[in-house]
Amino acid sequence: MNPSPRKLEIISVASTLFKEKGYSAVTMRDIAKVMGIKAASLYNHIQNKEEILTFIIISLAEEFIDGLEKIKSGNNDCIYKLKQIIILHVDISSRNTNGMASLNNDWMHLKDQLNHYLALRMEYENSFRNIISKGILKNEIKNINPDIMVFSILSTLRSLYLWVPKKDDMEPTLLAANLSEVLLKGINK
Amino acid sequence: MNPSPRKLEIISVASTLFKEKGYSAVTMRDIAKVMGIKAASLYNHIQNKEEILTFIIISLAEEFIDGLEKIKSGNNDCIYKLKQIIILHVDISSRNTNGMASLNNDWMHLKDQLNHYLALRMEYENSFRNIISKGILKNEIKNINPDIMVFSILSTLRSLYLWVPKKDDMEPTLLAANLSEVLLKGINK
DNA sequence: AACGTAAACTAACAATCGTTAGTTAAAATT
DNA sequence: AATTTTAACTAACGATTGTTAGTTTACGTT
Repeated sequence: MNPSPRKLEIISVASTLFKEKGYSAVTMRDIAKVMGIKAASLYNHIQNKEEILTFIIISLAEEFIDGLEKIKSGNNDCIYKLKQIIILHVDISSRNTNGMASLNNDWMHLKDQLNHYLALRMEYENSFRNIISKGILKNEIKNINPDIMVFSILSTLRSLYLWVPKKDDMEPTLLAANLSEVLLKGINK
Repeated sequence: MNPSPRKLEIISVASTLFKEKGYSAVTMRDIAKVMGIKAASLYNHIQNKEEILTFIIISLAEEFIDGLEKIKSGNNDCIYKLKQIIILHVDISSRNTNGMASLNNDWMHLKDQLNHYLALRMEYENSFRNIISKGILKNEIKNINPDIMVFSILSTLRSLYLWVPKKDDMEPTLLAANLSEVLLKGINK
């Protein structure tokens, strides 16, 4: 069954607070206060605190997996695929600046779904690395340790949630274009 | 007065736990258990939980400020300064993989020293941006929005603490050299 | 008008939190 | 040898935590 509008409202409020203070520092009473209700009333809509975190993280992780799946399946060169990955991150991060904080910093507090999350993350990183490695073989990408390249690019993309809100005047497409230039070709003239 | 060895031991244990679960999720009893003593005994060495966090964060932040100050004062071109910044981050992050987690993720739980920390961070980012901007003027660096370049490079450098422990076989100097190549000149061949 | 449901409420639970007070035993200093 | 200091301990504190039980209120449906 789909989450009710009220449930989504709670999740949205929670993710805002989770971004500000982290999952552990946010109490059910904090969430309730912003909602304008009592903490006990939250339980008419959600099972427990963990369910909120799980929803935020897993739905985002699956959105990334689905996006990468489409990019992989395309018959394009590696540089083009990397540009599409950058667009994917800018897009998801711009629409979920709060939730991305939990995806990055609060995943270790998952319980039931922790292993599922870890599997999705490993799958994502492996696919990313495969694209880089293939690019090296096809002479599109420099022959440097692929792990370093994956780490470097992914670190920047994972931090977008912190940066996008400060630059909400900037078009996502322009941001993605500039990022592609910097990440793929560097800053040195 | 300098921190006693025992106090530094507590701070070291605490920073390990803070990296694993975040500051808020770590209890004084957690720290005590790893130390092999009772929670109340911790207070023979520290004032309170917050003092531990403050020490971890402020001493690291000041180490970065000091390092950047020396780099700025040198009479070198911008690209060289950026390479030195990369070395600075690799060095500090390699020696403090645990503390860097708190510097990145737990700073909002500071109280007395929160404003001090925020001032140091702003100072650091401004200096970083100035180096980039000067590089653009001197035609050493591409004429792209400097904020994007600062964000991109700094995001990667700030994530080093997560990545270095997984690659502890890799020489810091080699890591810094590879990172310089990727961050400054990109991955595209 | 009667009923059922959704969503709020009050009150309280056991568990855990950071921290303090007072005590004890060993080590260092006089 | 006597004394002080250090660093551990037990016990407990008031506050806060996530959560449950039972109740009330309003609203849509019969």
